[in-house]
Amino acid sequence: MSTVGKAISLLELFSIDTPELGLTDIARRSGYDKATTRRLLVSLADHGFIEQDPVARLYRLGPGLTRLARIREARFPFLQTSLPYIRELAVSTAETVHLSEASNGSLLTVYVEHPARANRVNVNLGELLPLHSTASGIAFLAHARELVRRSALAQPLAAFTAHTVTDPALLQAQVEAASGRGYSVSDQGYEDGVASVAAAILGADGHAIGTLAVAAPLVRTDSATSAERGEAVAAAAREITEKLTGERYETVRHRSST
Amino acid sequence: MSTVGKAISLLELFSIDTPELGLTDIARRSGYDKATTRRLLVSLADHGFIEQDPVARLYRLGPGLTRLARIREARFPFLQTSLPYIRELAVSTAETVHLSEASNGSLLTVYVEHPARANRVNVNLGELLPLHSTASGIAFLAHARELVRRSALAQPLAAFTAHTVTDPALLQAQVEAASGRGYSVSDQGYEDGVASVAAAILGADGHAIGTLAVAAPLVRTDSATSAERGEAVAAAAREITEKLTGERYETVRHRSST
DNA sequence: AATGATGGTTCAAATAATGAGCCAAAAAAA
DNA sequence: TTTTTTTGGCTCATTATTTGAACCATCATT
Repeated sequence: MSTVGKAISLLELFSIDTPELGLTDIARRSGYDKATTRRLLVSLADHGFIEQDPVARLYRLGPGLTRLARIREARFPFLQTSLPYIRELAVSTAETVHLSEASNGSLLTVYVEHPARANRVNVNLGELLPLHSTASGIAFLAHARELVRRSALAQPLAAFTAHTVTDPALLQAQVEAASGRGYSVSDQGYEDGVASVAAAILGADGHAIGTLAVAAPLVRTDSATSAERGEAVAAAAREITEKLTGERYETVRHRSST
Repeated sequence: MSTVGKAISLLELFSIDTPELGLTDIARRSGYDKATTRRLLVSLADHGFIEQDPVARLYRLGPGLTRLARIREARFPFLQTSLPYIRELAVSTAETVHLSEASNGSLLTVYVEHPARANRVNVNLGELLPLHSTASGIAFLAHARELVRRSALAQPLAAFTAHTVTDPALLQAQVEAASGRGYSVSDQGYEDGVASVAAAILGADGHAIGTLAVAAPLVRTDSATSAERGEAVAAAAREITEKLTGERYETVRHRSST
């Protein structure tokens, strides 16, 4: 792997649950030598991507990331635009709502809102979602670039639960259904006992740039509530798309075929 | 420079004004070879730090940054906590308000709010502020770790304008004045015609982790307005500190001496 | 058709990264 | 207290990665 890749992989060891780590810990988790790890950390710290607690000597993600993220958001206000809709959905459905962004062939969870109830679906910020077994993934494929969709369907489809769709033809059907309906549905495709719906948010060229999803425990889901959530998610995704592109949803959507 | 440093320096070429760049452009601005530049970009893109517009082939900052920034913010909600206070200050002062964060011995501008008027002070997101010649820098030094303050005072003090304080003893006096008053004042120390006030935001250990500043054109500033802005900025910084640490400001503040 | 951009690629030479082993200091254990 | 273990940090000969001149393909302009 490139040195740059190694350095970045160190950053990816940090998460909501482990926001601070010691040198030895980082070295062990990354698999790199302690000296190498430290050198990489120092390089990252030089640019504010990592900072070290001066007293505990633990490392954590640095402010340089916040700065660059804001520059990106200024050009591409994906999260900012979506936030109010996520909040509204979280209130109206009282279930977990999460926003994902396409990032080199995967879906990256950029934001999550959990309901204040004991039995809920937990989605971790920063989690990578498989394209074939989540509502988000299917919604994304329904509006992905032809090439992306093909390669996703051609790959071996890992079974996460007994309900995961592993037959490419079935998956294709689900993707088409999502395309027609405006939202996708996943019944325990990724985790047992979880039912999700999702809709794609489109970029100016008509292809999906991310997805908005509602995930609920199966016990609170039947076909009526699922459809209700689906419609709500689809409506929100449509509005976000319009805000981002400044054009009517149908106009944007039909651009993907040209 | 380390390869990692080179890669990150590519990211730093992007700004609010130039959010998208072509390969040749990036190579020219960074000074690296085109092949090298591309290899670095690909490494960065592999981790979502850079993404390439599939049609225009321009590069821009990627969603991976947003994700990591959110992980940091979850642990360290500096920006999020400060935002409402910045907004309020922007309204009440009708001048430029900016928030900076300490990042390896420098102050990094993380957020800026500009007033909607023609004659205003422009501060760029992502800008690095010198410690000795800006209100932010002085406020920071007033609450910095002893070692940091010493080394800042020991360094040669560059003169940005005719008004920049370059005498260490005078600077020391300004820092002490800021410490006593609760906010710092800079009269054209960094740019001609600009008067600023700033206050430090403290971390749990009582040392400054960032600063909040109001910058205004000299023509709209006299000692009364300056004091008014100073008090406002100091009050906001105090409240942000309390929100972040969950303790009374005085308690936090006195911890820095132990 | 020629020109001058652009993005992207190759491979021997040059350079930077690597990691075993060392040190000092701080915790943890005796 | 003293001893042991663990931690962060550092060095330098070996090794693997990075580098960049030269190259190609494509597109827009002349």
